[in-house]
Amino acid sequence: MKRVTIKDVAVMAGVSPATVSRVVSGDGRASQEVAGKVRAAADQLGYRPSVMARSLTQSSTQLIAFVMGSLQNPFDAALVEALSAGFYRTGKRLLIVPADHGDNDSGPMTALDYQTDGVVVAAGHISQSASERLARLGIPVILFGRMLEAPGVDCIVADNFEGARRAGRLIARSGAKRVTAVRHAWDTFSDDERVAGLCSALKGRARVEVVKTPAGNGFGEALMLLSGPERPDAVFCVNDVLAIGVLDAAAAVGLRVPEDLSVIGFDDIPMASSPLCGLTTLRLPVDEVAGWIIERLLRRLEEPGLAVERHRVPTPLIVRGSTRRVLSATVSVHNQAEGGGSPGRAGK
Amino acid sequence: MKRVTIKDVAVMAGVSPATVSRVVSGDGRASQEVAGKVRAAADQLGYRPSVMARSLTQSSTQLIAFVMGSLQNPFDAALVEALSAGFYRTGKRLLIVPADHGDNDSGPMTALDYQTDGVVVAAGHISQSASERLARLGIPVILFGRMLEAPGVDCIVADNFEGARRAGRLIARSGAKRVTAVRHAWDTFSDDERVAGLCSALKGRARVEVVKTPAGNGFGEALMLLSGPERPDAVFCVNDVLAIGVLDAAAAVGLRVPEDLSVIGFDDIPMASSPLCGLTTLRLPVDEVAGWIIERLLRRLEEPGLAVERHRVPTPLIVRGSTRRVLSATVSVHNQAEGGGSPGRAGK
DNA sequence: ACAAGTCTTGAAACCGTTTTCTTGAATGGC
DNA sequence: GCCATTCAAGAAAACGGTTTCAAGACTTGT
Repeated sequence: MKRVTIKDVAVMAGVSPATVSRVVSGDGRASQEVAGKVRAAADQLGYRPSVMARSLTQSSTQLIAFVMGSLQNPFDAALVEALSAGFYRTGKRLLIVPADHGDNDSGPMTALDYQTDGVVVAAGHISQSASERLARLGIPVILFGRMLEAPGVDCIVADNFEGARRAGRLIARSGAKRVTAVRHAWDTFSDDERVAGLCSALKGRARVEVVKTPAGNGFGEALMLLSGPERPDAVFCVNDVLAIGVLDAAAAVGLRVPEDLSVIGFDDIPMASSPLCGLTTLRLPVDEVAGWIIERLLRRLEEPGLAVERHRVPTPLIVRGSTRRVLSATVSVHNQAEGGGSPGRAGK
Repeated sequence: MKRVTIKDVAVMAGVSPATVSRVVSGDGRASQEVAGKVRAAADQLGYRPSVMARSLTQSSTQLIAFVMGSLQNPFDAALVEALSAGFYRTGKRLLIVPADHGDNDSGPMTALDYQTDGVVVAAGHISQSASERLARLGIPVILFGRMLEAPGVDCIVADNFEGARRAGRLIARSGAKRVTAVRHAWDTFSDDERVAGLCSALKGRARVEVVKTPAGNGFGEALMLLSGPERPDAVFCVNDVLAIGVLDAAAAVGLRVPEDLSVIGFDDIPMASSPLCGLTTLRLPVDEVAGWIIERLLRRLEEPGLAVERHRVPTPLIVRGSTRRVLSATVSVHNQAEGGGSPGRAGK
């Protein structure tokens, strides 16, 4: 079945294609009478303008490329959802581009193929040169999760260092002496900052060791870690998924949380606040992140010359049952629902 | 900065645009010498063909629209990831379309605006008429999670009824007498089938009550449910997220699982297998689902006239610690009818 | 009533690419 | 050596819109 084109509508309404275009796009002016006829014809034929064809003469495709890694982490999934919904409201659509695992920039370059209005890149899935090239071509690039010093490239990153430092101070006050930081096995901008923040707070107060885990929730590594002879009495994880893995492992080896072991995560995914976890964590507000990205991208589309902005999102410390109570007026306590904070069941 | 077009390359290489097109698309034949010059020019200029322009003359945009609801449920997030990665491998990109909450079909119709090669719709986010219209226009439509009797529309749905029936039989064997089924507050094809399957297995063996929960993990509702005077001794949830909510609530009110309460979910998300949850559930294999969708869509693009296929994905019962041990023979995955007769498929 | 201005509309050019049609050159058979 | 083939490459039309330009119809001021 043939596609309904502007010409079909024009013929039916007895006007020229140009007029149909004017009526449909709502831009140019047309007489009431003609507009009515055109709209009637368009409706009856079920006409829908082709974004593809339109994008040839106009600059905009209303497409935003989103370059992403895995969606295993609920935070990333929530970000996709928030971005997609937010952009949808402004008539834009999200084009999902899985980051290529090679370090080539074939992922981000999809933006060129599709003449995307903008590009949002999660984590570090773009090279400096690629982001600069896109920006130079007038395609706004917004990076999330990594600071990059590139002209025309806006960045938004969690306040990793400060957040982790607050976590470190809480751990220090809880009296822990052997602290482990769990991070990903691969290089990550955020992990670096978070571990650095933790160490900064713990310097001279506790011994901190760093372990790396491959993809997954790190349960196996956590098990090894907690069953060793020199097990830590506090664990800081670079995200909640890993922290829940540690919680799991603790339950599996019969450690009580927080009496024997304190656990702190990062992100505050929904699961973290469930009573079963009661995970103390640093909240990275996904709606705020998505909102900033959307707003920033739209602004830059209006004013291409805008000075770059590099935004740090504050990450409040959310104290729950996975860390020991400490006397301090500075930390807010959330979710007092859980009694001891330790899980009521130990596995199967 | 101006976009690099085929014309620029043509001028630089000293050939006509037509020749560049032939060389770049690799399709038509060109002499070694000319091809070399063209490729060199294209490389130097950083030329990338415009998919938009190409899609005007060719039919394909290499775009697949994915209409989805929320990504709160890890299963859906995993599906997006698997689809996006799978399609990417075949050179296609996923266009994310959040389903509109009104019952209008503005979401699916994005496929028309962008001349999408195909549409994948999660859950029920499309009307019968809209899917038929797309199919009639030659745009393959694949539905996941809902059976729809529409010409040209392929469907893939979990074997909800049989899966839930196996769960019901397990519950019956465990000796539970007061069973609660937890489902979503809104109408869902899958929920209907799952609850029906459960009831079918429990008929005459236990009293089953159905409760509905709004969006979220249903923790609040579960709390109410479990603290009442007539609390159930087994709960079946239409997905793992809700089941984990019940586990949480059980821990909060001090019920032991599975001694005091059996809990069964659906999907087998990663969290379900964590020792902390140890959730008995029905596995809906996301990779298999994504694989089927991708394969089916690609096949239909090659052979538009293909007869529709409506696929049921088997959902093996995964027994973990949230249900009491029963004799293993009774939970065989491939079991035939055993007592109770098998009613026809329950539709909506 | 006439000049000047405004409004509506159609014709045609254009966006970047593919594809058909043509042309011209090279090849091959005899 | 000549005619029939093959083949490479350019010209031009097409795809489905938008936009500029020009023309005609209508209003308005004097």
